[in-house]
Amino acid sequence: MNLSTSEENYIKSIYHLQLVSNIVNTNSLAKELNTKAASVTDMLKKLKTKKLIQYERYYGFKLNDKGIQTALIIIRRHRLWEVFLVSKLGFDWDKVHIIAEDLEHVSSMELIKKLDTYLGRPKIDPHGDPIPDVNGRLPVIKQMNLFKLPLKKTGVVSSVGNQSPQMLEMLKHYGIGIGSQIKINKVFDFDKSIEIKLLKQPACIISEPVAKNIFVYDE
Amino acid sequence: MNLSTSEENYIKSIYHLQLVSNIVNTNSLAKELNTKAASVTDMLKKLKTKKLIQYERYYGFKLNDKGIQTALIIIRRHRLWEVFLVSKLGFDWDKVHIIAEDLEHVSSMELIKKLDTYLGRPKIDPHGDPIPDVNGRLPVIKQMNLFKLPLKKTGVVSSVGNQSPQMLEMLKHYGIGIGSQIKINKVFDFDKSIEIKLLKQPACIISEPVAKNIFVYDE
DNA sequence: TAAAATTTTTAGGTTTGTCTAAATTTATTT
DNA sequence: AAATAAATTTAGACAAACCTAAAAATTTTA
Repeated sequence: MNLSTSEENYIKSIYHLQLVSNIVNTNSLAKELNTKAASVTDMLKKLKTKKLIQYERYYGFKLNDKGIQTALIIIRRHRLWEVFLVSKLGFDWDKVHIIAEDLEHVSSMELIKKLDTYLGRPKIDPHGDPIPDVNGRLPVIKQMNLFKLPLKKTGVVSSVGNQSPQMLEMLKHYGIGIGSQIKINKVFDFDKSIEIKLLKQPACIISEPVAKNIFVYDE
Repeated sequence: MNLSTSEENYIKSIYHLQLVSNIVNTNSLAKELNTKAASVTDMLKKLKTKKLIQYERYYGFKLNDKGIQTALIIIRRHRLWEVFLVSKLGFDWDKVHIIAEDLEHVSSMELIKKLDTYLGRPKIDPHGDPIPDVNGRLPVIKQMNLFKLPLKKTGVVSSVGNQSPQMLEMLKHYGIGIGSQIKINKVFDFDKSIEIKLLKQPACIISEPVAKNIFVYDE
């Protein structure tokens, strides 16, 4: 099916929202897309006639199987381009999202297939998010919240939950990136802030909201 | 200035047409863009208010300096992506134009700068066309029509004039590509067809219209 | 040079995706 | 269970980019 850039953006946003809330409502999608509720309603009608979503007036909506499949293809394109931008062009990982937002809408199958091969069939993007395969299957990546990592045990940072520029800028400041080896020295019960230690860096303290968004492999 | 994909396509097409004819007319642009004359007129008004073209009703139009500069930036993006698709992703040179048509509208300056560096600051694209530099300057490439190549002298194919899929498909069939070493064995006066010889290939005959579109370096 | 043919523009309409403002429906209070 | 509040949808407009059909300007031809 041939989708417009706008339709693709709606599908992608619905996908992300329904990962959290199962059923999605108009206002939250409007907020996510920086648009108005009325515009969302218009698009929902269109996506329904294209059989990409389940939608009941005044109740809510979510992607059906075809919609999920479509979302995963778009996400695959996005994340492959992010890998390209970081690993080949040398972008910082906090700069690539906006550019990948444009590149992801170039829909040549052949292009994405060859890009994937060229990049060595990567399984995760520079933020640690899994890249769906050609068939839209997500690789399962076992990871845990940084809080669950036992004291003094080294973990490897695998992804970050919040990927706002603000968050990514801060992680860069701390020297935390995907693949960083990280250890918890101490948890301060007062505010749940934690002291962490990274290789070749002095220990530092991060707040609970930050720590909550860091995920690690256990090893 | 922020331009839409459509505006960029118009500017690019006007650029190509005015290389040949100095002043461009509505119908030829409509044909080039597979659209209707009325649509062209609409867009011309817009491009005029944006001060990218000189335009007089019923007379004709062409890009002004600002328009030419803009066109060269778009062409730079297009040709850099073509280099990427062929030299990094392994596409055949006759397959990349359509994909580059999409990629060229992704307008991040930083992206194109880094892509250029990554590709090694190429001066020509896979069709042998020169790539404008960051400032929109075209490298001068001295080449001549295959017909001007003296008999039995070896030349190097540097570009092709007609880049339709039909032409490119045929060149691929003959084994003619950018960089091919080529020699004229004989010119048949009857129809101006010529017998050519490429390295490691048997001699073959190409028609005048084909030969006219092949350009070579003298060496 | 007047008529015919061509080119170009205007007038008015369509689609996509957006908006505001008003009307509905659903949810929450009191 | 009304009344109020919030969320959602509809109605009607708008801009961009396109279209067809008709009008206007230019060019060609007889």
